[in-house]
Amino acid sequence: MRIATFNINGIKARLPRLIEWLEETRPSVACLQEIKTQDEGFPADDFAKIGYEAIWHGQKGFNGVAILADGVKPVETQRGLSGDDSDEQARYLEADVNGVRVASIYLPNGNPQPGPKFDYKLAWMERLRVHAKTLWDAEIPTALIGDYNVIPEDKDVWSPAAMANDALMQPASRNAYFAMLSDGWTDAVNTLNPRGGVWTFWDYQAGAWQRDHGFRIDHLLLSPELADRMTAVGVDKEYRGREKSSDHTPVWAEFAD
DNA sequence: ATGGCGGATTAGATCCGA
Repeated sequence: MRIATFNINGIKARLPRLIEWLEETRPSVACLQEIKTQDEGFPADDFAKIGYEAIWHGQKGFNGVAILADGVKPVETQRGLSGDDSDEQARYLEADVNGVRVASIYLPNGNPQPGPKFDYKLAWMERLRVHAKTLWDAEIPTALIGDYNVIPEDKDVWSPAAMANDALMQPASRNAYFAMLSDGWTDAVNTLNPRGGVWTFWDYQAGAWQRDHGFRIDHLLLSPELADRMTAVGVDKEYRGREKSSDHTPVWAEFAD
């Protein structure tokens, strides 16, 4: 079973690339972020044609998350995070697929910092941590995956100095991320690439892709029940170099049955 | 130190992202 996450940066603009990736790599489950569409605009029929069923949680213009599964409909277990009734941003969707609980996460960017957007990011991370503890207690194989918008350590960015003031690598952002790891969640990519140097995002600007100026912000956090079954992880880096690509790459982990 | 690129939106300038 392969579980993947992909911030696609617009499902309408990216649909041909997304279909291509699904057919070429055939993940069992794909969590998408930044679908940037309202619910009624979600192209479910296009996925059904190639054998994927989906659930989605969108809004107009930006944000939005979805979960696709190969040959089976994801059974929704949670839509949005509790803890702030005024929060209307579509950033969290969770479902059961073939005995595994999967969450598609689009964590707030938080720039500029300091400021209200950074405060929202940190509050959202605390809400995620609280919810993750209830998932932990259920003892179901669980994968919390998506665009966390956190560069965990300096080894996860091409230039720590260039990004020093960015919300993605502030101490408060990192502390909130490592709080979840201290709760027991396993960072799948880091576990199998402990020396770092693995990127999942390259900016469209300033020739970042051509210069390999990237960083790692798309993460797969695994419960022990799932981490014990992990056999491989990967980044589908080649897709970043194709025409009309997202600025993120797909990231995945493979599990024994 | 700045801007750059790209998607989306009552369509042309602006917000948002990272």
